[in-house]
Amino acid sequence: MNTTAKQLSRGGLAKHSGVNMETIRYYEKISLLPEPTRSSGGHRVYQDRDLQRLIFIRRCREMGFSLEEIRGLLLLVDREQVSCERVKSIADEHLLDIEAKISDLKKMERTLRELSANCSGDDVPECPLMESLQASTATELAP
Amino acid sequence: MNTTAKQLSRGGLAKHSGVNMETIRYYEKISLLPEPTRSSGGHRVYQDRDLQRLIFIRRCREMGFSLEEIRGLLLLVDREQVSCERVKSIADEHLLDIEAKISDLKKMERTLRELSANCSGDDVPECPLMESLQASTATELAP
DNA sequence: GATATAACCTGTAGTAACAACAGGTTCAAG
DNA sequence: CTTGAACCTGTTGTTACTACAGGTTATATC
Repeated sequence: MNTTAKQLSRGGLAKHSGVNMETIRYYEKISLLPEPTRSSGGHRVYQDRDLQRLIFIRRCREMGFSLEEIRGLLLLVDREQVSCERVKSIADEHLLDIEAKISDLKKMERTLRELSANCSGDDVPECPLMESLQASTATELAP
Repeated sequence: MNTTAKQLSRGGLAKHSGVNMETIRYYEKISLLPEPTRSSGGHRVYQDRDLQRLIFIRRCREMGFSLEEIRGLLLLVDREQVSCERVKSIADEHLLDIEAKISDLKKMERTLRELSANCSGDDVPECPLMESLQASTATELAP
């Protein structure tokens, strides 16, 4: 078991976190990650806590949280004000977002699948799918 | 029934197409819409075909097509080279995109729902959801 | 015809979340 | 000590818009 404090370069941090190197710099720029210490030559030197934080960010991203939502969560951590109540409410609100997106996409899928089903796929210039998309639904020109 | 050729201002076009005024200007800029004729004073004057085209774009957007995909479809129209084969293949490829997105979102939803379920939502600083997100999954530091 | 004001004109900047340069410097291995 | 990989910086591009600011035209009303 390795319990020594690990020092990581940006590349090392990228590798161990699964986050792109450039993205790390970006997160620093928008203050999602703190500015790390530097080597004498100016290279970034990260600590284990930076890795933890970055992994947290990555996992939140994988859950579809926006960077601003993540910023909110990290703020709780930084202030040591994590409350289950608060976290759950952020998560549950985000779940509603996800559900809404799924439902939008499902609607698209259904519609497009129907349109596509009417379509022979032959090498002919008459395409019912195209015609459906072109069918006018302009608001009637009432003055 | 009104069969006179309709002339529309940009505002009118926006209204009848359901597309934002600024978006119309944007579509013109990226050559998705042709440059319309102008009034003597420089105001854009649209014809019925512009309305049709814009509605087509809007409906494609509602199906989740990207502007580049739409550009491809419009190119077929402009060249009068619409082929059912081509259109169906574009649509079916897009359907795969949609399905992939749905599946990603469903995975997020499942995971987040599980995490949230372990969470009491009480006003306490111990949050299993937060802990799950913070749990290290760093690649082991093997050289 | 005068006036008011709504609608339009232009170019530019901002949004989200990065990714990918270019052109230079430092680090680490041999 | 050399070399090449890794790092540094700032900048630009991506998608699909939206929202200004500061000026001009169209149109309705008097």
